[in-house]
Amino acid sequence: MTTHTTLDRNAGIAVWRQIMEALKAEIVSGAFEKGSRLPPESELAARFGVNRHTVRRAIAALTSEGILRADQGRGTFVASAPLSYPIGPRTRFSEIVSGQDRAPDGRLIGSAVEEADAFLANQLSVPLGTLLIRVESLRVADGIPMIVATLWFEQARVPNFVADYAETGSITTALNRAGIEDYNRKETRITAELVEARDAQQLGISLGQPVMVVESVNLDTDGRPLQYTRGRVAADRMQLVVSGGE
Amino acid sequence: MTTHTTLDRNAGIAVWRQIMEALKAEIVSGAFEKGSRLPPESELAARFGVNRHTVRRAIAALTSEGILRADQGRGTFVASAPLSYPIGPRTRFSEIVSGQDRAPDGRLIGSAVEEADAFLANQLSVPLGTLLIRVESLRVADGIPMIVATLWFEQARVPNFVADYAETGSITTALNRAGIEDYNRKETRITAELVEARDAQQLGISLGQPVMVVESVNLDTDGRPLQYTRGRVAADRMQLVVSGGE
DNA sequence: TGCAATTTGTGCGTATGTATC
DNA sequence: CGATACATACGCACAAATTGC
Repeated sequence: MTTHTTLDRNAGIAVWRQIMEALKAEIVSGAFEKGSRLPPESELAARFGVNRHTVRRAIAALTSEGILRADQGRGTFVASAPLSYPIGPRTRFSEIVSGQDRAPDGRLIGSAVEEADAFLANQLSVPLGTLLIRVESLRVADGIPMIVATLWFEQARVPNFVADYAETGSITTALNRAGIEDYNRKETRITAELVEARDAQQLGISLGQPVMVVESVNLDTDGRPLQYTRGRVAADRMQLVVSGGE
Repeated sequence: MTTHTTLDRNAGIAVWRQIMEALKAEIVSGAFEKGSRLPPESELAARFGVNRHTVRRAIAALTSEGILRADQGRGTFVASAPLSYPIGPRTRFSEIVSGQDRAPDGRLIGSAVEEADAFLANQLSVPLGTLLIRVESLRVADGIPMIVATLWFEQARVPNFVADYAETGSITTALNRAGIEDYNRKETRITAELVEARDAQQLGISLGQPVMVVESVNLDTDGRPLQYTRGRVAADRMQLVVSGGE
C-alpha cells in the first residue's frame, strides 16, 4: 500500500510534478538519507502507477535542483537533502546553512527607520514611538532564495547596522561591529500563510503557495530583547526541525 | 503599479491553475470582499496575459469550490470569502506541540491495519511489511477542529489500541493500557502544504488554504520508536511555539 | 576475461490535455 | 465551435554503463 500522495490527474498539476513533490517530501522527512540510492525508476513507476518516463521527468527536475544525482548503470542517489532548519536557542541562518555544506548569503532588500507601534514596542521592550531600524532581507543558500525576513532593531543600539549588513551579508557579523558579541533565541512562533505577492517574487515561487511564518525574538547576553524578526520561509525548500531530546 | 504575476509556462502546473491560485490568494488576502464583483474576464485575461478561455477555466474551478459565482450578464462575484481567524501574539495552544498527544478532545475518525512501506519501516525501525495500526484522529479545542492527525503504531505492541483510544479519547491512556507507561518526543519536523480535500472537510477550512504539516516520532523509554505521527494543523487557527530554552 | 543482470539514457510513435487564435 | 501548436503521458525498444559471477 502506498501511504501518501494519491495522484490527481485532473488537478491542473502535471503528474511528473506531483511525483517530484512526493519524492522531495520523502527525502526531506528522512526516508532516504543523503547518499543513499533511490529505488530504480521501474520500481518507482510501478509504485506511482505511471510510465517510467514520467518518473524520469520528476527525477530530472530534482536533479536540476541539485537534490538527486543519477549515474548510468548504478542508480539514482540523494545528492543533498533539502535544507532543514533546526530551531533552538542558537539559531543562526549562516551556521545552519554552512553546516549542511551550502553557501549562505544575506541580501539587503531595503531598510527604513520607523517608530515602534504597540506590538513592536512590546516585543522589543522599548517605549512606544522609539525609533527602530527595519531591515528587509533575503536569505539565500547556494543561490536559492530560502527566506524573506523583516528584522527590527532599536536604532540607538545598532546605528550603522544597515551599512554593515549590506557589506557583510551576515547579521551576526553586523551585530558584532555594533559591539554585540552574542545573542540567543528567546522563543519562536510558527504558523503558515499563503505567500504575499512581493514575497512570492523575491522567493521565486508561485502565488497561492504556502509559506511558513516564523516570528522570533533574540535576546542579548543580559536577557534584553535585541531584535524582533518575522521570516517567511519557502515551505517546499526548507523544513523546520525541533529536537525533542533535551 | 500592478504586481505582475509571473506565469510559469513549463513548470508542470497548468496556467489556468496558476491563475486560479492567484485569484484565490487575492480573495483570501482581502483584495476582494465577499459579494464584490470581480473584474470582467476580458480584463483579467489581459492582466494575466492569457486567453479569455484560460481565465474562464480558472473561474470555473473556483465556482465549483463555492468561492465564486458567475451570473450571466452581471459578472462574477465572490460567494464566500475563506474564513480566517486573526493570529495574535497571545495564541494559547503552545502546549499542543510539546504535549500534542494529550489534546483534551480527540475524536477517532477511522483506523486500519496495513503493512509498513519503506518510509514507515524506516521511521519506526521495523522490517518492511510489518503490520501497523493506522489511526486517523481529529483533535478539537473549544469545539473548533484544530488538527487532523494520522498515527502509526506497530500492531504487535498495541493490539487493542483502537478500541482503547475510541473509548478514552486519549492516546496516552490507550498506550498505558498496552503497558507503555512513558514515551518521549524524538524530533518534530515542520513544513507547510496546501490542504488536501479530505482534511479541508474535517477541519472545516476552504481548499487552497495552507496547513502546517507536523511530523514526529515518539520513542519509548528504551529509545525505540513507538509511534510515527503526521499531523495537519489549520494554520489560521493555531501557532506553533518553540521556546528557545529547550 | 567474458557474460548476464541491473539500471540509467535515448528514440519514436501515439493518444490526450492544454492554450491560443 | 473548430483548427492548430505544444506539452504531457504512455508503451515499446534498444543503447550504454555498472556490477557481480
